[in-house]
Amino acid sequence: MSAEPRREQLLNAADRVIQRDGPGASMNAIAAEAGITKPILYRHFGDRNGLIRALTERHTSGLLAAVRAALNEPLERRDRVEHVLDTYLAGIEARPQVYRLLTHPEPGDPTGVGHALAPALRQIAEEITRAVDNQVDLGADRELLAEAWGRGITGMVLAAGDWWLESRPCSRTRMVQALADLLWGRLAAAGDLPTAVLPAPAAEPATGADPAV
Amino acid sequence: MSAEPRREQLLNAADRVIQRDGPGASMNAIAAEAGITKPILYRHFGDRNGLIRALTERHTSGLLAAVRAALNEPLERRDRVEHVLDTYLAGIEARPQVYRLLTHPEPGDPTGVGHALAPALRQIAEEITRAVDNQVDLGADRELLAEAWGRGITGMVLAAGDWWLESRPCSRTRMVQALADLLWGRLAAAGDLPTAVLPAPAAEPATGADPAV
DNA sequence: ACCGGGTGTTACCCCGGGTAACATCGAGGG
DNA sequence: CCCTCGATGTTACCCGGGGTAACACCCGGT
Repeated sequence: MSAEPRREQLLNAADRVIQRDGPGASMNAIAAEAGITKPILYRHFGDRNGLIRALTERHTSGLLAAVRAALNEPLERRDRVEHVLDTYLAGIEARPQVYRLLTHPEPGDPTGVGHALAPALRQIAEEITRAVDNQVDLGADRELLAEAWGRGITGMVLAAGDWWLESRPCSRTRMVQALADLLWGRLAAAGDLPTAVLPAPAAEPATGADPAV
Repeated sequence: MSAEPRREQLLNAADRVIQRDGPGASMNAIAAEAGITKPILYRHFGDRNGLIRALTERHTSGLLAAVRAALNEPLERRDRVEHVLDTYLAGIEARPQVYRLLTHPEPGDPTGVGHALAPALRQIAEEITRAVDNQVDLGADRELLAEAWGRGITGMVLAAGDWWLESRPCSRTRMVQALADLLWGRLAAAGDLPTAVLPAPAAEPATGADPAV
């Protein structure tokens, strides 16, 4: 066995361990699971990030392809949006490990900015940007809006999907509707509630007077 | 100096180091900056998470209060939304350190689910949920929608704000407009583009036929 | 029979979080 | 005046994880 098949079975082992121990699994543990020792892992993947990257790629390529396909489905726009949302949620629902890798790729040394979206999610954001840019007539601000929305929608679905996966408050279908409704301006269309703005929620006393932060 | 003032100056030191070295700063470095050694830090904060939590709290309480106040401003709904968005973006723009702590609190051992939003952001999400629930008439699905939207909007602003902060594609005002437009259903209202759906983006060959992932 | 290269090993380095055990200093009581 | 006690600080260490150097082994080719 030269290179490729070996790599595969190492990735399989890593997969098992990460599924068991979470994304913080140690290289020692992975090597042990594979029945070998650390240096071999390092020979194959360079460093830990290399391993994680390979794993991520393997797992997310399917999801990414599915989302991309959904974005190009010949449907009414609302239906297409729902289809994309459903595709994503179905993907993370079916394989929580994928989800883990998607959202917790490398707890390394990020400077803190530009890392809110993990690499895999950034690819999804780019797909959405491209789709919006190609399919929707947004006038002069086209580019800016498409990029901002691509990121924004991805982040929205990430956070909402994370919550949904954690606490399962409703069926997938309803969740898709809830998010599509948000994207569809239902926040703008809904009426005011009569008991609108109460004086204060009685929390800390008068901290609200500091808009400088 | 009994406890409180000491704590304060330790936090100040930690602040300086994290501002300089990023959120991955070591306890050794922080202790050195404070002119003392590790065990003292541990006596005061228990463990690293304790320190980070204290720091986070100190920094985010202002932002959180500001967002909360903005959510209760007596304005038209669209104006209120813009005001909240602007408040958040202004906050992270003014103090990048706050932003770092906000989004990179503890690269610890999370199991991977339920951690897409850092604690501080979860508080913001709860504020939004409460505000939506109190102010908007959403019918029977009220609770579900408010919660899903709270998380979703927070994630959206996180991801979009992260991108904006990183690459500064436009003024803050325009960014606020772009996000408010998204929330306002402009995606639904815009027209189709003539050259809508091309056959295929000519990437990998025919991976789109696998909807199982 | 010998050599070279891929596969594997042991044993180590460095660094970071966390802690045990000792030093020191100031305040209060005999 | 000295002695003890508790707080504050220190040194020196443990543990575990990423990463690597150096050596052992096995096997096909000449």
